Amino acid sequence: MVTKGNAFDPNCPTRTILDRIGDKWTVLVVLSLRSGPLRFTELRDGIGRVAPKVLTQTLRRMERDGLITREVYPEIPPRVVYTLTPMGASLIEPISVITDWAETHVPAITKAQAAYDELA
Amino acid sequence: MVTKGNAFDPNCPTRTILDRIGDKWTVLVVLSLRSGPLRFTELRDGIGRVAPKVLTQTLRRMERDGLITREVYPEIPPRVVYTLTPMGASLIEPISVITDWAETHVPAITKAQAAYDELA
DNA sequence: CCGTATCCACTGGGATACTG
DNA sequence: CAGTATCCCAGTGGATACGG
Repeated sequence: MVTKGNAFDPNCPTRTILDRIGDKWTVLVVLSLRSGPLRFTELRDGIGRVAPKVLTQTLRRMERDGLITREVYPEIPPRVVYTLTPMGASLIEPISVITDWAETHVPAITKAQAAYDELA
Repeated sequence: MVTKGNAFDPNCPTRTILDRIGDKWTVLVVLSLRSGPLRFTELRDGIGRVAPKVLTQTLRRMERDGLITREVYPEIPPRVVYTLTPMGASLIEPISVITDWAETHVPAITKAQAAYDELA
């Protein structure tokens, strides 16, 4: 374990990753693709209420980051398939750690919130 | 491994946690407090450029979630000390997983971005 | 089918000044 | 010292309509 980078530096790339993980749609895309490639509409329908613009933004950014690949089949009608890259798939693990933590502590958090609000 | 909750539900509490972890200031507060309690100004100075309003918002929310405690000593001048709760401290682990992942993959991501931008 | 093009509304960070 | 009170502003998500 070296110097641990510096998450306090706004320009630290680690910060960018944190933002990605915290991004609602990015996480949902990763989870959606973990069981196999999907098309745009399939992602859209699976994720739920998401504007196409926003989904496209998310997918483009993830593609740029190397988390997913985007394959276009110039058929009619067109077909576009999104697939997790190995790096993208490796995100499932950290995400699981977070969700596990969340599920474990949600009751305590809910309770803490209730207690806090009680004093208001 | 049970039903895994449902991160796709916007009302799922897990989503809230994800947002917290993705929150820039929340993460920095946790990391700042990991070596011991700090006062408001100490946090402020350690974190860097953060508006007092924003820091207060963050701290209040974390207190409400049960991640930190806020102790006020009615002295003159006043003294307020923030401390990680056990639950707050338990966040360090998941955060480390993320930052480790980030540090590991940052080079690949940077490279992917460069390659992507190359085609523009 | 897979997006792009617009437009809107609003959240929420940031800077600054001020108070108990 | 530890915030609160304002004001500002940009970015971003969302809805809708349309194009290749």
